Order: sequence, then C-alpha cells, then structure tokens
Amino acid sequence: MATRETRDNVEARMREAELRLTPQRFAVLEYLTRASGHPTADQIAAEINRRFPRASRATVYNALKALRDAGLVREVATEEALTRYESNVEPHHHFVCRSCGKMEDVPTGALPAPARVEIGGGREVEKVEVTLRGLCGACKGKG
Amino acid sequence: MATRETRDNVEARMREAELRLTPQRFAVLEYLTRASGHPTADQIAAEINRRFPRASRATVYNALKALRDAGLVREVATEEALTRYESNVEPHHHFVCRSCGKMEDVPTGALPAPARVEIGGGREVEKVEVTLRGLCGACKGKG
DNA sequence: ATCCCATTTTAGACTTAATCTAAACGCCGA
DNA sequence: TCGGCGTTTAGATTAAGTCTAAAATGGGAT
Repeated sequence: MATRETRDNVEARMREAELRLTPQRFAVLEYLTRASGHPTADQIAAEINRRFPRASRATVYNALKALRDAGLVREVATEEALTRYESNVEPHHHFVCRSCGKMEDVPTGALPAPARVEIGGGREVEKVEVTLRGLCGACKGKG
Repeated sequence: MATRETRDNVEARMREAELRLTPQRFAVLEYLTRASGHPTADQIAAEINRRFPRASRATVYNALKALRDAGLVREVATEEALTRYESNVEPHHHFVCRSCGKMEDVPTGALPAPARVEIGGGREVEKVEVTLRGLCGACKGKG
C-alpha cells in the first residue's frame, strides 16, 4: 500500500522534473518507489493494469522512457537478451560506445577490479562483469 | 582469409573440448577467432551463410551454445535488450543470481571500483557498470 | 470555470532476437 | 563400411520492445 508520504513524494519528484502528471505515469513511478526488486517492463505493466486495465504496453514504455530521461528511474540491462560473442575467454572488461555501439576489449589491468570478491549476504560471486560506457575515440572526434 | 595455422588451431581446440566437428560449428569458431569485434548472432549467421547458404538460425545458436558450454567462446550481454527498472538512481552495483534470476543491489563501497576511470585510447568513459553473478543465499542453500 | 492544443494514451500491428519442433542428415566410433 | 545418435534444417513460435494513427486529457491561457 502506498502511504500518503510516498504519494506526495512521488508527485513532488515528478513536478520537479516538469513531467506531466498523468495517472499512469504516476502509478509507474509510485510502484517503482515501493518495489524492492528490479521489475521488468512486463511486471510493471501487470501492476499498472491492476489499476488501469486499459493501459497498453506503449504507455508503460512511454512512462519509463520519460521517467528515465528525467533521471527518476534507472534502467539496468540483464543478460537475457541481445548477445555478442567473442573467442577471447581470458578475463577482461568491455567498453561500449553509446554513439556507434562498437564494443571494445579493455585489459583487466586497466582497472582495479578484484579477481575475488566478497560481498557477504551468503552469496557466492562466480564472476564479475565490468562494462564501461561512453564515447569511443572516433565518435568523440566527430563532436 | 583463414590461415592454415588458424584452421588447425580451431580444430585442435574443438577436439580437445570433445565437440563433434561439424563444418558449420567449425566455421563459427573459426570466424570468431579471426573476428576482431564482438559480433552478434546475426552477424555470425550472415558470415556462416556465405559458406553454407542453407544454414539456419538454429544451427548458429546451437553452435554458439555448444562452444560456450565448452568454454571456447564467451557471451557478452549488451544493453539493447530485456531491461529492468529501479528508482534507486544512486551509484551502486548489481548482483544477479544465475539460478533464480533475482537481481539485488550491492553498495558501491563493497567494491574498489573507481568513480573516475582512465583507459586511454581517446575514449571518454561516462559510466561504469559492475555486475556480479553467482548464487544468492537462498539458492546456495538449496544446493 | 472553460477552452485549447500539445502531450499522452490506446489498440493493435509490426520488428527483431531467440527458442522450439520434427524430420532429414551426417559425424565418428565400432 | 555401418548405424546410432547428435546435429542441421525449415519454419513456426515466443517474447521484448517499437511504431502508428486516432482518441483522450493535463494544465496553462483566457
């Protein structure tokens, strides 16, 4: 259940971001604020549809896009999707250019990421993925 | 062009992994060995189809799966796919359980990942994503 | 309070990555 | 060489996400 405080806070954040306060958009942010996990767009759509049975997929994606652009929510990619392959199986990191999409290898030595990681919580870390994002040399030159 | 050395090396790696040496599978690994980038399954399929016009998508995916299971190729997820959302926009890392798929936040302080990164090559790093993968406490308990 | 209109929502078709299926094929050990 | 079983094939299917055009509406202007 959304508390009064949560509702007011969500509303304030949306006003501050100069986002039009539609009920659907509001519901998306309100749900994400109290959701403990990292819901997928589908899970969010299911929740929104409980209150707005006619809400379409596009509405949810539109809302998420607007909230993301406003810096109110964050997107996190998971591995269950478009995949790239390489035969270099030695440990290394990746740099992905946000302009041209090119992916480049980055030697492990370039970053102080540890081989063994202990984060507690009874979890067993098997591997660490580090992805750097930004502009590659070529795209940076083009302005 | 594949050199004789490359072909022999690819063949040896497949034999060592006890993988049946089909021409299509061979071509996939051979292509990945000389490909400098990080091709997608589609790009790999296009290349394979130049030599095997009747090769189907499933063949490419089967080959990649077999090579991945044998440790000869690595899969790298990119951001262009299934996305999860959260309203926590403060910097932090993620732990993803390979058994139940649950994603959990990991405080930045738990890892020595730097806020600013310099990797050279004229590239401008705008953000660093760190994803830890393994077994969560609950799944570890279930054996 | 009402009007207006740019923004947003809606329904559903469309795109694309990846998986599944069942039948035909072919690698490789005996 | 032969035969079994793993692999390939063609095409249907699933699923995430995008697109479109028409209808609805938030919120500033009057």
